Amino acid sequence: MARSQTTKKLTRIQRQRTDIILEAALDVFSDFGFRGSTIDMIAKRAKLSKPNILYYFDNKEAIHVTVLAKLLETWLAPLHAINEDNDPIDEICKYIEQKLNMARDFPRESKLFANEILQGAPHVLPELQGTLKDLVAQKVEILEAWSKDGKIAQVDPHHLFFSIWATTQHYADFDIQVRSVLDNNTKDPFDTAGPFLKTMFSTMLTP
Amino acid sequence: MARSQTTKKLTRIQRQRTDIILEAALDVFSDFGFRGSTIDMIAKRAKLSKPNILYYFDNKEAIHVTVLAKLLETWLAPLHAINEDNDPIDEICKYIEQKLNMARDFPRESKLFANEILQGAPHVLPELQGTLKDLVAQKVEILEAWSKDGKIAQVDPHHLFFSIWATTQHYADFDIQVRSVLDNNTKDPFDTAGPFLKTMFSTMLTP
DNA sequence: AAAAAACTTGACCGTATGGTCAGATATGTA
DNA sequence: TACATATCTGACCATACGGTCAAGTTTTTT
Repeated sequence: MARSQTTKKLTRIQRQRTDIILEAALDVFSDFGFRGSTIDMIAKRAKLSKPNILYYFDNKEAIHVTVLAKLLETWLAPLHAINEDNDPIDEICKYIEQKLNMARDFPRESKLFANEILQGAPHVLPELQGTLKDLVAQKVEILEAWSKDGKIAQVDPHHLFFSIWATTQHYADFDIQVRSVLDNNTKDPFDTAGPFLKTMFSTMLTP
Repeated sequence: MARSQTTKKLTRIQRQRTDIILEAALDVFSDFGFRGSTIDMIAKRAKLSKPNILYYFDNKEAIHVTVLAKLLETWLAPLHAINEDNDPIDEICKYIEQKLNMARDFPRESKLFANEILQGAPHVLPELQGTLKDLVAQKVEILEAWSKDGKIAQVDPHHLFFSIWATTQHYADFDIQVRSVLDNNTKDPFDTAGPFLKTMFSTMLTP
């Protein structure tokens, strides 16, 4: 009696298996997308039988939704951390660094998220229009305050966020393209991307 | 006798139908990805029967490959256009504008390409490592020459290209996220993105 | 006009996949 | 220990999908 659990109390095994399944699912979904992934693939990776997977999750979509929900939390954490009271340029640079580190350390999450958005965000649209929009609005206010106080140059705060997201996530999502274009003997792109991006955004934002 | 055509001469009908099929395929593939698309979907959109589609293309993958090949040409055109002899900042701004226009006017192409890269570029990896890499190398030389002559600031040319690609394509690929975050009553994001991006890159590149 | 070639399709096949189920096994509990 | 509950699985089902084929229709060629 685990499937479509309504009670809150989880057994030890439930917690273990659920974690294993979600980890395997993240692997598979980020590699093949939702439609390209099969429950059997997830089962194999999780070293569980297919019916066993379906004992813990109602269906394939339920797994996907759960993976996405978990991912979104992680994904928004750096944005939350932007603090009005610190030095503006430092805060933005810190944010860029954190986003870039996430692209490096959690490429599966980045790719899965990109995939979801590309398909029109069928599972997370409400989150985008709610949580994300509100959070961004809040941080946009901070940027506008900094702008008004002359602490940073006047730039469109929304587009600033879009650019930071785009440039940092690019190194995870388009990794294969980045590495194809670069010489094989050049350094890890992530190492040189950090200074480049920080320079770019600092230069633009310095009043 | 159209399937896996080896001769060059195409009949009127072959050209017509092939175009219709590729157009429908672009629609479908860009919406659902390769695995998420079915030949029936393409057939329906093209208003042809499934066997008829397979009369013109050997299989589903052949359609996909053809769509991608066509797309790549269009995709690289603006990069080709960068000219060493014009004003550097103007050239970069022109390139940004062209890439942004493509994101606006050919979002299906942008999304399909993004999808392909996300999945590890299974069908265009040789193109990336050949055509694209060579073309970029050539344009990188131009940037380095400009840099050396003091016409633009010293920045890593590869990362500059990555950033331009990332920021411009973002407005096509992540369109749903961009629009979710913005207020509904704000202007079309594409209109404000152009000036923002040109400012950002000009500021960084001005010596 | 007639033959040849190109084009089109309904019906069909094999496989992959999401999901079910009855029953077996392990785990916890009195 | 015995009972209950949770966990697990082989076998199975229905559907969707990629692809084939024989037979039909249309277009082009002679």
